[in-house]
Amino acid sequence: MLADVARAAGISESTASRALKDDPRIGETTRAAVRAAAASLGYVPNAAARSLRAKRTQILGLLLDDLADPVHGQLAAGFEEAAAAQGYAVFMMTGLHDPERENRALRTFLEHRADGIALASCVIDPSDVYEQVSRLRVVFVQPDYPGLIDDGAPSHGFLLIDDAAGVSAAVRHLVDLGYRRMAYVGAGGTTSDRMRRATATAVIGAVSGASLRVYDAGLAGWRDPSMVANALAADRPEAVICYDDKLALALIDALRLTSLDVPNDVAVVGFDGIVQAGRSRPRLTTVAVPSVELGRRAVGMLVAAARDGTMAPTEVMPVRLVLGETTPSRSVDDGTDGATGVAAGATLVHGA
Amino acid sequence: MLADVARAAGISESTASRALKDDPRIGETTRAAVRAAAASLGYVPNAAARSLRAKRTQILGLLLDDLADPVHGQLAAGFEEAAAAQGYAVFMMTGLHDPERENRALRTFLEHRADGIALASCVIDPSDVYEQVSRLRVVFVQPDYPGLIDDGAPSHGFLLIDDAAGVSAAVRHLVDLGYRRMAYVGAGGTTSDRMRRATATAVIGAVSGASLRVYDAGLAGWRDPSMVANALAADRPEAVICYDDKLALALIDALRLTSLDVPNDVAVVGFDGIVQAGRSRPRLTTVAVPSVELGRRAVGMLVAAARDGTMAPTEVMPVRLVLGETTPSRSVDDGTDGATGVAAGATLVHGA
DNA sequence: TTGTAAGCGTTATCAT
DNA sequence: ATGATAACGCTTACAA
Repeated sequence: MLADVARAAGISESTASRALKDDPRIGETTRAAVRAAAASLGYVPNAAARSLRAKRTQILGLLLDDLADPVHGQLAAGFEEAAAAQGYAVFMMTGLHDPERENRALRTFLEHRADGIALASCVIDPSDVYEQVSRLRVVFVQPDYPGLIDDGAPSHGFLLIDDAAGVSAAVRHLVDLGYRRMAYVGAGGTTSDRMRRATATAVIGAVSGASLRVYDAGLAGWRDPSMVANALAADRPEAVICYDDKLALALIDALRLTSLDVPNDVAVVGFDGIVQAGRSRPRLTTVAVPSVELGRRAVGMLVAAARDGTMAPTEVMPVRLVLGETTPSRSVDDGTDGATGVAAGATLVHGA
Repeated sequence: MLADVARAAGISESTASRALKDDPRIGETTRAAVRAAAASLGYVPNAAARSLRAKRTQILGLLLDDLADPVHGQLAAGFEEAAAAQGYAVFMMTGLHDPERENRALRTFLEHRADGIALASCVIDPSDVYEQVSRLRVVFVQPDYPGLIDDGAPSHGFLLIDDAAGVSAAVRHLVDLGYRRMAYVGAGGTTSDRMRRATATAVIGAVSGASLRVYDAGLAGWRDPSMVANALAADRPEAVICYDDKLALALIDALRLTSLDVPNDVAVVGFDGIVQAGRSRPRLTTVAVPSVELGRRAVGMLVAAARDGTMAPTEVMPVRLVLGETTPSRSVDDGTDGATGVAAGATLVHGA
């Protein structure tokens, strides 16, 4: 402890404390002596004691759905990296879409007085959270919160993915390529799922002669995509828009046992841009989300809020449509192809 | 803070403290009053203050290579789950194989007085770590530490994967299927890599007529496996044992651009058993590692050590050979097939 | 430039 | 059954 260091250096605790944090009013000699003493004693400051006094912990809390999920792993990596770079340690907890677990995690963060808390894909209600934590200390990252659809996003403290632009770009791209009879395969009806589905419906509804049939792999179906694959094989849509890449890849795999060949009989697009999508055969066309950057930005918002005393405004992260091999140009050209263009808000990228 | 709760309940701080932690000598009436006061005031205990007194933080530290990596993600998920179940919060930091980052992480854990620290795939020397932390508080999970090969594993505080049994099982399986001219593709010469390579060499060396050629995708090659793929296409081995699944899948993908077809011209086996291996086409034969369980066990060892005052003995986690479609039986049977059997220590599993 | 002393929010040890 | 008080290790006015 500090007292030992001070004693060894033959000075008072306060001087030792100051010397170790490079307070300008400490003499070089003293400073060197303190440093030497600290080093030889193997002194390691006690963060708990420090923060008890300082009222700042240099701790951030990150709540994720599941660390084993590729998207969340990326988010976590970006978050940790940015936090470490700013001198923050990170508590990471998983919520698994379980409100109880999420609340326990939140509670843990609060007990440890985290300077900032990021809640990714959480299912708990933001207003419940705001009752327990200052708005300056929380950021919601792509939360599963119905209010986003009904009332739109709050003006501050939210970090979102541009679901609409992403799906819109994907659908328009398919339309440009000549696809008309489409399907959307959802995954359980989360807010994001509903948003993407609604966008697909809307965009396709505006194209004459185009149709969209909606499926839901649901929570149960997620484990067994073959049921959806069979349904698709029966309905034979020309293109399938999947809720995310995981679902898309599982579906492509399941479709191998059916009469539908990807991409010759049916095109497929995913969402997220997970690494796997760029390595699968055929390469998956997908809407890439900057997951790592999302994590970094969350840290940025929290740190800025702590510094400035104002929570940063809500941000919508841009996505980019990455063209793979699952969406070839339709061989049978119907003549209406053309410059539909990519939806505003999403970039178009060729290759993975 | 507690003082407010005490005041609201009309009793002393000590009583309030006791009431909240269900001290048996507090009356029901008082307890109820305190609870009510705490709830209405939204009291959240301060972990820093608590641990300052208690000398226990209920914090564990986990150092990983990279959160975005599937294997580490699984490990992290298992670790977090087990920790949360035991009431511990987890600091997670990434080392990225950089000794400096690893030391910074360690330092952070120490400053926060983590009750236990798990170092996964770290490159820093265990003896350096033991100089800073009590052996009771650290567990090394599959560290990249040469001493493991030279001197064997320390008797306590290590959690290892059975590299030898895994590779041995894989190679014997290939031999049983009739493969003789084999290749091992390493990835940069980590301890684990060297261990697997040495095992492959040894096992194959004991089979008459069998040979092993060693390649190293290295750190640079990892990003561009096509170079290795081309080399393999030139040498045309019958089977390739890859350091891990990531490499195996990348290699299989790269091989598509060569004259070698997987699995008809060349068999491939991986290591780790990542989710992706069970979803690829063809399904990858791999040595599955219980990554989630590894994380859980690390917590188990740390918590037990804190409880018992003795670090648990080193454990070697069993692996299982999972048969996919990348290792079909050799069409040209050389007659020496037979009951080589699977190496002791590894289980054989059919299907993914 | 350095030292003194109070206090951060809890808990544990004594008393009562 | 409950209360007063010291202590945990550090920071920071305020003095000197």
